[in-house]
Amino acid sequence: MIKEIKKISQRVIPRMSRYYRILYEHNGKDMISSKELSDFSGYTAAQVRKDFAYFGQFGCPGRGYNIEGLKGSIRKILGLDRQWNVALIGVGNLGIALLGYKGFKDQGFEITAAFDNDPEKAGRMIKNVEIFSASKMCGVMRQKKIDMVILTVPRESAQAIAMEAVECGAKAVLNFAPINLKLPDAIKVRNIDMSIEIENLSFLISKG
Amino acid sequence: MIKEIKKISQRVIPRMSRYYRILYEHNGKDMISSKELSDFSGYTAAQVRKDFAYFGQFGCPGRGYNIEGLKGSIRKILGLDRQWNVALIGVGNLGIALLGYKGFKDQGFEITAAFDNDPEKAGRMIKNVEIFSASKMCGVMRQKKIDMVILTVPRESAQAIAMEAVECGAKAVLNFAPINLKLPDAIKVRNIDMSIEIENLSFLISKG
DNA sequence: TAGATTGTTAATCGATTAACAATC
DNA sequence: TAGATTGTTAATCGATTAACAATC
Repeated sequence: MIKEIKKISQRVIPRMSRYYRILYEHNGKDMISSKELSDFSGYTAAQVRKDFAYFGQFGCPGRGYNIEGLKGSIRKILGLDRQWNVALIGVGNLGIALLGYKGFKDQGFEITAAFDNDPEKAGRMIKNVEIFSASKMCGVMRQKKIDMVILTVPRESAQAIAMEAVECGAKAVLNFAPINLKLPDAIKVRNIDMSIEIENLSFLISKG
Repeated sequence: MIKEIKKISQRVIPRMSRYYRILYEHNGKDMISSKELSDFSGYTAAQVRKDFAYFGQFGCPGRGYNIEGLKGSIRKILGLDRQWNVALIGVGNLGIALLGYKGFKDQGFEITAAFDNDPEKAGRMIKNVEIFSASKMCGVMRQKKIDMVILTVPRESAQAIAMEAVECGAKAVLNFAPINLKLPDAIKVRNIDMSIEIENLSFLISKG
């Protein structure tokens, strides 16, 4: 039922995640229409249908989409039908907060190791995650079969550490450092830059 | 020198923030070319020049852009030439980490109050920020002339609390709750949804 | 001057929206 | 059946890239 992928706009994936969340808020209901998904998501109904159409036919003309079925389909599409082993690198304020972030764990992203170059931190457990010395990175990452890393280190060290993580087997990086990482093409990167977002707000409100 | 704004693509502002950061990494140098900015940012040189052209003429043919001058211009464009008073709502793990986040303070975003509906927290100082009971929100926000709020509350309460913050004078919301907030048109909103970003990575690596 | 690089226009590319036949 | 709503095609809209005259 899930069509093999033609050319997917890079922007549909975040929307799929959004729809998936909305479906979870409708447990118990049977069907949902693109119009309803539009109301909850803020995207147009045409966009909703187009987005789903990239992956297959999930709806029923005249009736809408079966919520349980669609949830399952999106779960498969996004790769949420399995556990992902995640390591967090950089156990500072933000890193610690993310160690306990429910939004990751709930969707199968399990942080099974964390690294910091402060020897004080190595050996401790924080939010139930063991902290290792950065020097142990490769061994631990391979042993724990880490798929992806969350990078919460200072900007200055981000590039070198990201590269090291890749050499230790990471296939994707969720990067919180405000820098454009240069990594091999096969490595997937998403950036979260909180300053950029807040600066967008100051731009918007200061131009009136 | 800063042109009054025709129709700015919504995507140029985050790029302007990015350029601004890069300029800061080149203190001491005199000029920088769109080609160099391209190398550091990952955007094309044509894109760099086009982005700047939305706001005016900042460069010098044959020589590039004066770093100090450009820095100042972007600072004005983004509204970073003043202090912004920010309140944080929802003093959980993530909220506490953001109270101490340097990336905000360094650019003039000063978190001058935080709110939580846990009465245990009210009255405490965390990372040098006073925590108030959520019931005091309007009084404190008006007294401290809060411009924008950072919203780190659970999804279920986000909509109601965001609306309350707007009624208390907030003109912009940096929203970490995984929900599409419905607020008056004049209110600016940016969403940071960390689960969406990590799900994007699992999509990318699971389709190979 | 020759070489470098801007600012801008035109061409291309990609994403969103509108419209509607098909179908439940 | 009549009403609702999908999936898809075509039309529109917007953003990026290429190209180059202007200029330092």
